[in-house]
Amino acid sequence: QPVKKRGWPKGKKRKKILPNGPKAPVTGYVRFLNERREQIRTQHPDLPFPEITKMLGAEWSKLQLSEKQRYLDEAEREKQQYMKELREYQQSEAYKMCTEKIQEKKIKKALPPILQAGECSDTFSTFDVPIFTEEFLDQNKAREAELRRLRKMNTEFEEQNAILQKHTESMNCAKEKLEQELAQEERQTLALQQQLHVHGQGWVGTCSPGCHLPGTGETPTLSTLDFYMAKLHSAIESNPLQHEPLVLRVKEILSRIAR
DNA sequence: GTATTTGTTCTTTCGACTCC
DNA sequence: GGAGTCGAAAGAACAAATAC
Repeated sequence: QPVKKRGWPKGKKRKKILPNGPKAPVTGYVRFLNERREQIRTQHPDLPFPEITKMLGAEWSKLQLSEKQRYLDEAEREKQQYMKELREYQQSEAYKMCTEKIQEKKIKKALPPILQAGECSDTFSTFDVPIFTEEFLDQNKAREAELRRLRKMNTEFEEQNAILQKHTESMNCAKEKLEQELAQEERQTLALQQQLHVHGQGWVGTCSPGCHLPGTGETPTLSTLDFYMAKLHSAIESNPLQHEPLVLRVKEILSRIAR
């Protein structure tokens, strides 16, 4: 039959039952340790802490009761003072709230599992946690951590937003510039078209009746003239060297018309 | 990414405390 | 009441968290 394990379960942390209450006094042995440790440390500055404690443990066990009594008496005095402070603390609001909380936990623990399920969230809102209790402080820590996380996220979003705004502004500038260039190009094209039209009319006007375009035999009009000039241009482009005399002749005629 | 702060571990001993 | 664990002390070393 397995032996039932007794005592404090290993790994389990003991919770402080009285948060913000008076600090418990040290024992007579710890008082002795603290006092003698200083002396040992002065004599042997290089001695490690565990070694000193070992020495003092042995020293304490060999100490006469009369010698120990001094430390035990001081510890007892401190204990009495602690008990007095504790009684005062037990009259305070913080202590009352704390004990209420403990009582609530005991009641919840005593309830059957079916009633324990789904507790808290509805009956014990996060805003109902008594102030200065351990739960209250834990909750505050969690909220602060969440706040820090949200602030960090907000900063990152603001940085991203600033970068995107700069990018948008730059894109808008480029768009405006392109629109301006396009408008200028359109104006130039229109001016060239008008100029071409004027020249075309001039050439048609200079042709005497019965005059025909070379190669096609067509009567020169604005549309036949356009077609003829395009054909002439492609012919020259196909072999500029061969048609060089022709180019010179065309230039001469154009300059004559322009005058 | 670096600097700073905070928390944990380690060591020893005995007394206090908690659980069964 | 016995058995087992915590807490107290110091401070270096290390890890983790946080701030900038």
